[in-house]
Amino acid sequence: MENNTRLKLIEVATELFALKGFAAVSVRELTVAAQINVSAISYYFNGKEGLYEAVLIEQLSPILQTIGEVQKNDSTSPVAQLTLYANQIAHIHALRPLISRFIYSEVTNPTEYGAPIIEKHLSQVYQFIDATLREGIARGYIREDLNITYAAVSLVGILNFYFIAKPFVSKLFPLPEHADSESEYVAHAFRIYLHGIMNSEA
Amino acid sequence: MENNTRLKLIEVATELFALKGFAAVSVRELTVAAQINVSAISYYFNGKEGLYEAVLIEQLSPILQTIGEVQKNDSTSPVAQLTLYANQIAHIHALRPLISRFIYSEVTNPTEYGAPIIEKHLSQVYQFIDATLREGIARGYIREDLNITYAAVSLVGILNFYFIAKPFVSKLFPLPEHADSESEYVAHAFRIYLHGIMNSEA
DNA sequence: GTCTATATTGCGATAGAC
DNA sequence: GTCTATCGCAATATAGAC
Repeated sequence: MENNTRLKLIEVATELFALKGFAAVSVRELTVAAQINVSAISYYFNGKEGLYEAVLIEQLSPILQTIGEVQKNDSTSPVAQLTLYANQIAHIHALRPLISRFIYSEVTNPTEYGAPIIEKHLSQVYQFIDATLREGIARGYIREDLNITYAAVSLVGILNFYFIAKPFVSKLFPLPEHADSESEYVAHAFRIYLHGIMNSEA
Repeated sequence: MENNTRLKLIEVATELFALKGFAAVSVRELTVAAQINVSAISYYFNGKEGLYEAVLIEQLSPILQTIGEVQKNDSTSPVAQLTLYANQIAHIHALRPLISRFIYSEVTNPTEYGAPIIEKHLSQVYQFIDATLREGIARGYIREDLNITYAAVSLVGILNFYFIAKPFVSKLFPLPEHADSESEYVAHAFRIYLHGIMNSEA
């Protein structure tokens, strides 16, 4: 296995960076956890920053893919597209359980290498939601008095907040721990949101 | 002015810790920005950690106060109480524009001194929302098929996410910059949420 | 591709003068 | 209460042997 070291390093770094943040993790800590040599970080990633960048890119990769898939279905109604998007959110968090750690960490305390990566990905998300809400209003499904930007932020907030709050809230309340609590939450939250923005109800 | 140094240190530390996170800020950086001497941090706060703790306590102070005030109005309806809470959220963010930075930063990457402070404050918030939602269901205002924990997380998420996303989203979309955009957002988001959880509508 | 050994820099904290 | 000077340590990075 030639690039085993590289993979092990990515794996360990993903967990440690997610848990403690970039600045709080030392290269020694990483190499001890990965049971490899210090110099491997420079050898494979050209330093700690390069390793972090690689982790971040790998973590965020499902986002653009997902938005692309949802946008292919632009023949369906805006409401169906938003529903599809919500389902994909649950899917992303199941695929990358630590993704929200990285995103929020970068949004609150941006690093110079992380900021452009995050920006590239999240702008795609906002543009999709913005356009879909506009179309929903134009077609009469969604209330006209919505401020689109606020409504877009509301949607991202209500769908994603759970995943950041989860380890914290589960200390206070016993949270459902079964396999698909992610999609259960997302379905629940999206129902509240959709109910809240729709013009009328069937 | 005897404790001017202390105040200046709190002020500068609040901004730098909010912007870069605890681990990424050095004591030298703080003392240069505050135009004071390195040793003042140990003298006043017994080190960098003590300074961070002091900043955190001061930042979070409006939370418990707010929850206390809202709970005094327990004679009004649960819906009115939730509305009051939403208004207080806007108020808190206006008072402490950086509070969400500290909270999210501690939730994603907890420090050993910050974690107990955050936990103490946020558990109060969740307990209040949980109890109020329960009462709203019992009195028939709110849909019975809500999962209370999910609905509580949804409320916190939809109300607060904006304040973390704001500096980021405003790069993508021009956000309203007028004096009271905080309460405008909160009112907007809360309307979506309330609309989404209510049993019927007047 | 992996190792040891080390260079270099910056960190947080404090002793002791004023 | 504020300063300078410095201690001791841990950080990242890399040169060079294997």
